[in-house]
Amino acid sequence: MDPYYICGPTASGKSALALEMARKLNGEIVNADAFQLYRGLEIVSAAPSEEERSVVPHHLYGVLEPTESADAQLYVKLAKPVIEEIQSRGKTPIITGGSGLYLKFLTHGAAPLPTGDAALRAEMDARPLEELVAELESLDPVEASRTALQNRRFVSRALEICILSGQKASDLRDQWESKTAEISSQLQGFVIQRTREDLHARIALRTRAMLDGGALEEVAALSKISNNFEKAIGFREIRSLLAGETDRGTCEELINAATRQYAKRQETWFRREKWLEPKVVQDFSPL
RNA sequence: GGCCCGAUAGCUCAGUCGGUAGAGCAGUGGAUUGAAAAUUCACGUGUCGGCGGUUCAAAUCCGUCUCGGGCCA
Repeated sequence: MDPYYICGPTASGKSALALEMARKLNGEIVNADAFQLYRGLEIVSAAPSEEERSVVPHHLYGVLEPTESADAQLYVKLAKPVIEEIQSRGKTPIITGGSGLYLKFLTHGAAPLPTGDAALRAEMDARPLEELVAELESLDPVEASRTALQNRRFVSRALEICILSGQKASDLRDQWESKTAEISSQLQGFVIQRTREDLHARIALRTRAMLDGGALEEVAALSKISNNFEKAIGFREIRSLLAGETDRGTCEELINAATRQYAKRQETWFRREKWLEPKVVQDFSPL
């Protein structure tokens, strides 16, 4: 059976819908969330509960050690065999998650680009942005002209591709662009849509439940063994709560705000994936 | 009861010598092919607490009232 995709912003109810679809389509669930891949971050990343996992087989949850680092390429490498294995048993893979880039790689494939290099990145991070921009402009003016030059990440990545491959990033990326045209029409899936009011209410409920449900202990334990989760929403705020730098109320509101902003970015991303069928939900229901 | 300080965007606040107001945060929209829960761009009209007064002109000066906070009784 062809895979079925369930996307949507954080706290929109993807897990619940995935379970429903799994039952309907005789399926098994495959994670497409960057942080739910990690072991030990279950509470902060709002991974599916034990009960949910016992109903239907769930794959790719908690499969990475906290010290490992993931990227879109690695995700595809992990997901492809799992999906094929599910299909080989005559079941439908239900791919569920909110990491737009990871999903994009899975559905549309990767451009033939070199993998990121930690040492090179560290070196570039130490240089002024203007210098990186100037170097990119001289190595690959075409790529420079279509890159947001204020965005350090994007500039470094484009430069990294040129340096590592010895070719122009623009040429390599164009190769992928040309292959992507027909793929979308063969994909199927939902993107969950809720009103902002509804979504914000659900986010607030979830944050509260997270803080009451062991998130502090989780962050305390994790911060001893890895500094991989600085960018995880909730992690940094809770760590500063544990350090006594903020109070519980402020921590909760900071997590809510960061989560709302993330949800908005996800909506922007999925809006562009025209192949996703909108699934309008409005229930204010608890998680 | 008396005196002092405050009241400006959803929130925290700035606003020089009077020339009808602007930052941060929040919010909204966008970008986004190996860091993506990341990174990044754009968007600022609001009875300047109310009512009077002075002035060509008041958020700004004067009077008064209301609501906070503080000090003295």
